[in-house]
Amino acid sequence: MTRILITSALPYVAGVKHLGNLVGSMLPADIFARFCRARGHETLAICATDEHGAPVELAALDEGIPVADYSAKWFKVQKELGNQFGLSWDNFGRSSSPQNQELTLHFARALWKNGFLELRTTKQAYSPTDGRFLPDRYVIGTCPHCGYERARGDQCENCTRVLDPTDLIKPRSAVSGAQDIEIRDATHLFLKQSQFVDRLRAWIDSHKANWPQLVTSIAYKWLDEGLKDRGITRDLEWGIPVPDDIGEGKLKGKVFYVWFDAPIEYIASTKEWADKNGKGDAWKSWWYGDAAKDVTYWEFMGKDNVPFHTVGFPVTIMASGEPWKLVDRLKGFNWLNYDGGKFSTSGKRGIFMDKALEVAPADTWRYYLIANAPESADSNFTWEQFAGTINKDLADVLGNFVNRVTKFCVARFDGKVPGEGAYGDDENALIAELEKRTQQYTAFLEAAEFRKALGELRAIWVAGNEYMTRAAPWTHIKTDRAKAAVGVRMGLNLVRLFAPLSWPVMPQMAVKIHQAIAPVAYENGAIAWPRRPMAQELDSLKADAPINPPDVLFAKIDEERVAALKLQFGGGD
RNA sequence: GGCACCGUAGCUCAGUGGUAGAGCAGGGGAAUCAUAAUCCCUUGGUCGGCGGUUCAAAUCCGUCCGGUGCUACCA
Repeated sequence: MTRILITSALPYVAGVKHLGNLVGSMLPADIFARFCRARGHETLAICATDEHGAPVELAALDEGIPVADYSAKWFKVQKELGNQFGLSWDNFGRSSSPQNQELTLHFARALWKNGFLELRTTKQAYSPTDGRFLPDRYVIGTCPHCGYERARGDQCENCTRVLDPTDLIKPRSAVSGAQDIEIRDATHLFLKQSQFVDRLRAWIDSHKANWPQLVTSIAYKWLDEGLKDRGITRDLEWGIPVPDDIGEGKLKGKVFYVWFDAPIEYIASTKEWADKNGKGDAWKSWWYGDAAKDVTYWEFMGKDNVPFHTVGFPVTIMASGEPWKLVDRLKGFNWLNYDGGKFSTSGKRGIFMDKALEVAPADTWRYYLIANAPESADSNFTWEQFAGTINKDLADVLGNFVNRVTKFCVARFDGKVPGEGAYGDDENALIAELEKRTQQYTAFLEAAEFRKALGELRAIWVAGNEYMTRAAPWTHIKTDRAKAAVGVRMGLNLVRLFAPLSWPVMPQMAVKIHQAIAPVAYENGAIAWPRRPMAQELDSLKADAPINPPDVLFAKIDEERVAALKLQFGGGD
């Protein structure tokens, strides 16, 4: 049996994620996971909230609640929203879990023992008023180059020049505005990434053919520029504390850098899954040694995450000297833009997961987003495009097909699958076409080529409408009842076929569609992928079985509604 | 500043050396089972500009213009 391990980039815990976050990692990971389950593969889909780092700590400070409570609150929100979007994780964990604490320390100790960590002292901005070290970008001041007064310590947003906090005129804390910025010595652990350049390059070379160009291009860029050693500790409260046995006891009060512990949470979340379900060491068989040899590991992420998954995390694993699994297939995505500009969490620009569900059901978002996924380049969301896609593809092509077939069956064949007549040339031509298209669709999904896959899925629905036009049972019913029966029977079989093919993308709608024709028989929680020859798939309904025409499956979004949505969500500026 | 990616029909995008493609939108027709849905036909592009390599360039090279991202202490 093939085993498929799937992780999607961990959403940062602060706040509700926008649709750009969703389409770049969690949604494609889920569609791929559902597809794998439907085909009968043993599949494990893992995600979690990424909870550490300065932004969470500061956001909690801002709200005046303990950071642990803040994180717990948003973890719950994100998990709930994920469920509402039909994200079928086997486990949605937390990078602050005890399991991750334990594994992060395990890796850190292995790296320390193997001599790949070293202590270095760096100069860092410190604010006595805030009582904390400030990351470069949390120091703001006047840009020495252009005079912009709100330049950040890492870069001036106005003139785009790269800066150092010490370059700023009148530096102050972005947290409190305090001007007592000092430069203090800070001792941190550095991971000797530079020693892994050759191994990383060889490893990436070996995956070149399988990874999107976007991914290898980003990975090579980091290697070509000369990989620098990276600090993996921070002066923060919230995080995984560095123990005394690492760093000669010189790192008291420091925590591991969020990007050190976050990818390890992929493994830890798998352990959380095993612990919750009483599966003991089963988690290890997905990740470690010979037991995991038959596992194909897929990662899904936006392009901003690629360096950490092609360089940072692999170095951690290589440096551990232990046989942990490295990623096999890495699917990276570009950005989804909102009406020509960026989605922005801080700027509250765009559409967020909670608001999206007030506009349209999860399945319609899933379809639209993945059909227009930013695979080869950034892609652009507009309300017109969204409404057009929902109205045409889902309401007219798919939804209306289900309605026209089932209602005609009720009107003329008593709502039962008609058994008269035999398939002829039209039916055989359709069977041949769908055999080919289903194979294509399957191949695109196997390769995680989502835009192409969805184009094929749509073409399959269209083929159904084309067939109905040729079969025209509404004409034949007047003169040749058996001939009309053949058209209706094939139409009903088509509806039944559309259910499993649509299920990975639109799980709720697929169930409704399936139930219109027959009760759903789940296999491991999935609607099984078609496995028989198409001639059998399309002749599988028993004569006289009753059907249940559904109500309107997909509501249309009219022009007035589009105008209202544009007003409500802004954009187009 | 450096580097990377992108610029193809009104819109969203395929297409990486061999006579420009899809979906939507627009136009014409057919059908009337259905959420006025569907089906057929069709208009439309000097493939960002310029220069080069080649028998042949959207595709390779150079350069310029425009957009986006990264630039390692945001994640």
